[in-house]
Amino acid sequence: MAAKRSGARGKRSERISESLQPTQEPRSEPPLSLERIVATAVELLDAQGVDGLTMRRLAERLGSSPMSLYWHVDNKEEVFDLALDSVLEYPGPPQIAESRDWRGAVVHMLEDWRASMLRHPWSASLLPRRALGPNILSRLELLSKTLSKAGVADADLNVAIWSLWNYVMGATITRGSVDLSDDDRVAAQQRLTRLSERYPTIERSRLLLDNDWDGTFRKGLDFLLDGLARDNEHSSIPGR
Amino acid sequence: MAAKRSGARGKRSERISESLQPTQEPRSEPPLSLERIVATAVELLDAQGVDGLTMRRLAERLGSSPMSLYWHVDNKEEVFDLALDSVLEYPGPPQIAESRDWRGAVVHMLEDWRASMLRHPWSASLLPRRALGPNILSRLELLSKTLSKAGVADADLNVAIWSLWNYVMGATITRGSVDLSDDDRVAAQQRLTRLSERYPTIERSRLLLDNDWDGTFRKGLDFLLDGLARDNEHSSIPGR
DNA sequence: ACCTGAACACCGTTCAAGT
DNA sequence: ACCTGAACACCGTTCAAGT
Repeated sequence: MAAKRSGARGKRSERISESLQPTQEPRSEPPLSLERIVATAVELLDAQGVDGLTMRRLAERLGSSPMSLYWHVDNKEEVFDLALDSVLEYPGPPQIAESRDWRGAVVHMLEDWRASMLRHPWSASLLPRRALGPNILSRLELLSKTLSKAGVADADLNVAIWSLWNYVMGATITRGSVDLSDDDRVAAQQRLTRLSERYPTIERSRLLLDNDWDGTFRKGLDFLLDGLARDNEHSSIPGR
Repeated sequence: MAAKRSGARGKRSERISESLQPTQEPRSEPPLSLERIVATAVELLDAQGVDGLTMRRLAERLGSSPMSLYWHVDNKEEVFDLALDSVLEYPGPPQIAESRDWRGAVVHMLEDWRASMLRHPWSASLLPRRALGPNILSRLELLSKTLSKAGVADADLNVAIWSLWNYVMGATITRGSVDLSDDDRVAAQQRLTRLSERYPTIERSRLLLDNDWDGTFRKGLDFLLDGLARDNEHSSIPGR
């Protein structure tokens, strides 16, 4: 159902030779399949971004006619859905150690979540518009289970899950939209400096230049988990 | 620079009469201007969503040729940028009471932020791909100033701001993507129930049916603020 | 200074047809 | 069961031209 990670293999050099001799090498492509379509869509998205994914370009990359895709897939929307979910496959659920360190486990899960999306920057901008696929649901399930075992009361569970989810999504999306190239960022900060009467505080704190995203993510997550843990102490089983 | 809130006025009936007598009533349109373009773009986005905004349709609504727009605007991207920022205008900065209740002030700002975006659902899905406009920067500035006055040390300021921003963005975007129509949500939960061996925990907590988004947003925000306040107690001035 | 029509190089998708 | 080409109704944007 979900595409495996075959997408990354030798993309760079392939693209060069492609652009030099555009429509050559029919090299007996393997037959079309949903897996190949999704994997190639991810490749294309990685290379060209959201606007770069075109049914026609996708077909070309697959060595088939654009119309062939429509036998395997209802429409372009479905390609987006499948590509997004395929990128969010989670390798880790049936872990060995049911470590009693729930907080460490949660942090690990969420950092992996974020890392998966950052590996494919288009995924963050796509997610707001797409449905929740099976891999996303699996991650939510695992997160739920971990929190539940940690003693979070059922009544608080959904709030906890959505809070963490919101934070991860927001952090990932923000990084994609704020983390411009170095040049852009410097230009943005300079523009801010020019307008420093209007934005004195964020100019002074160099908000747009602060690019320790990983550290910031981790610290903010700790704040949130502090709040969660504290609430948990008050209202239910105090630990294990 | 930013469009005022003229967008909402009588849109519904306007659309009906439009679709009945498509290309009539030249009614001496006012001349094109950036303001009118942006306001009409917001109208169109509200009515038809992100994919509904087309340079050609926008021009039609404005009673002009598609090409006229390009005198006022570089390209479609710029229309998106301007429409997004115009929707995030913040009315409240020079408040009367410099209330010493920093936490209440922060909550109010963030709830308004979220509400502004929810009023225009396309804004959440647009933001990940767009630059930060002046109105967004104003909101960040005000948030910074409030936290700074509340005693957050300069070194912690950026982490605090990004944490809150991330949370608001994530919550807003999530609501847009998860909060389907009632029918869809029930269908999703049923699908989950059918697969309850695979997702037992989130099926049991009815994660996808829990639609008290406002309450959940507020509670999660409180967790985050608890964490921030606690950290603040430890590291710097303890209050005021 | 402001607006326009014709034209170009693209899109997603339907349909009727091929094997 | 799987794939295809021609065609339709759109796109954003360039360009040369109008007032």
